[in-house]
Amino acid sequence: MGVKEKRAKYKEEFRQEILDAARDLFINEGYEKFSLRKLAEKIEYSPTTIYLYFKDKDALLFAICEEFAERFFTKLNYIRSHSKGPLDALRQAMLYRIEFGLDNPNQYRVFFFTNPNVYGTQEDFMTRKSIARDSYLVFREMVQECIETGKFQDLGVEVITQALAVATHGLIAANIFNKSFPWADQNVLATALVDGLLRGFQK
Amino acid sequence: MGVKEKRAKYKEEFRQEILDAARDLFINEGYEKFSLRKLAEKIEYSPTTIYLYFKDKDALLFAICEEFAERFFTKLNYIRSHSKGPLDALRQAMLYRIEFGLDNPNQYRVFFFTNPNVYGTQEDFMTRKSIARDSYLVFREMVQECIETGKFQDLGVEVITQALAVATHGLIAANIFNKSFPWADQNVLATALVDGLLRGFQK
DNA sequence: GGGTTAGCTTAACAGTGTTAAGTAATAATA
DNA sequence: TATTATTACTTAACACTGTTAAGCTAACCC
Repeated sequence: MGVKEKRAKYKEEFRQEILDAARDLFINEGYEKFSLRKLAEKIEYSPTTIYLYFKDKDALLFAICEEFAERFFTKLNYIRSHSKGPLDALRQAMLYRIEFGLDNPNQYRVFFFTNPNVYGTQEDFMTRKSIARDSYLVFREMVQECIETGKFQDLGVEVITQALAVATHGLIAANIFNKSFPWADQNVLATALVDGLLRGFQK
Repeated sequence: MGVKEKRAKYKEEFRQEILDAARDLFINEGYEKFSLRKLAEKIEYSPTTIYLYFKDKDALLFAICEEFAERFFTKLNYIRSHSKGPLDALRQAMLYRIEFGLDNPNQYRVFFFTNPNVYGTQEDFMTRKSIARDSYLVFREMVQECIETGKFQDLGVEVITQALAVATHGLIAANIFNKSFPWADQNVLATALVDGLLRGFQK
């Protein structure tokens, strides 16, 4: 192995090392308390070193979250192919989305509650490949399949998909930001919401 | 009027002056770009002066948002008393909530997307009087009235209320944080979501 | 007129993300 | 082998943020 390749390998390893430490810090400390300077201290390098491996703070957080998004995408596809028909698949997918959001609040927050968003401008999102986009597309296909069974109302794929998406989104949002509220049992609330919605959109 | 009362009056006026300037800056610049130092520059006083009128930044933001919450609460009650029955009232209330959130994204954000929350701990929220709590209680009463007509499923007031709340909440959240997404027309989406939900929770 | 106090400011602390310049070690080249 | 060039990292600094302690000045009270 040439010297250049060896260096590239070490560089990649170090990048991963930073990423591991960052994920650890991020998950344990939470979104607000995570800082590059704390991360630098943890890995025992100067803060500026991080910039040699990641463009900026956002890029680092994004890298952390992509790992989780990939896990989500994988299971989403698994659920899709292991279910009793389109409606059950959609239902499972929605419940899983909620579960994922509640289990990974910090990552979910980076993805969906940062402003300006990590995904760039209005048009970018649907054209540039990303796991977030792909997840949406898969989710939409699942809705489409339900529509094709003829059991859904004729509201358009996009509208139904987005209505289902924002509703589950809201449950997760509430759980992330409004813990100081006497919420009903999360499982009961989640199933009530999902089943209520699916019921409401059927003929 | 005594000197002391005069001073108290001026003090109150100045507080309102700061609040007006803060609201202006906050609405125009948005949540992230709002800072006490910019506010200080705007009102042509030193940053520390603000602390003589507001405990801290949160208290100031909270004061801004309470004004808006009061407007919301007033109209919520108006809608309740000017509607064709409980179900229509609930529907109008949900649509108004969405409209309000979309029209006042920055204030909505302070109320619902700050962490730790301005409302204090778990138990505090329902015991301490606040417009946010009162709004929730009125909303819940409206759901209760719908249940009493016998048209709703037997899922419990709390669960239905919260399911409706988080769903509309999610639509607003998406609009605040994910503008870079090709959303369907907001009116279409809002009515589809609200009507779908209400339909799904009925018998 | 002298002491008290209200109202405001200056200076500073402890943070944040980020950039420019500098240094030491290592590799490539003459 | 000696010199140059590159790599990897650090130090110092900038421009911000919220917040606190100490100090100053002018008005009020006795």
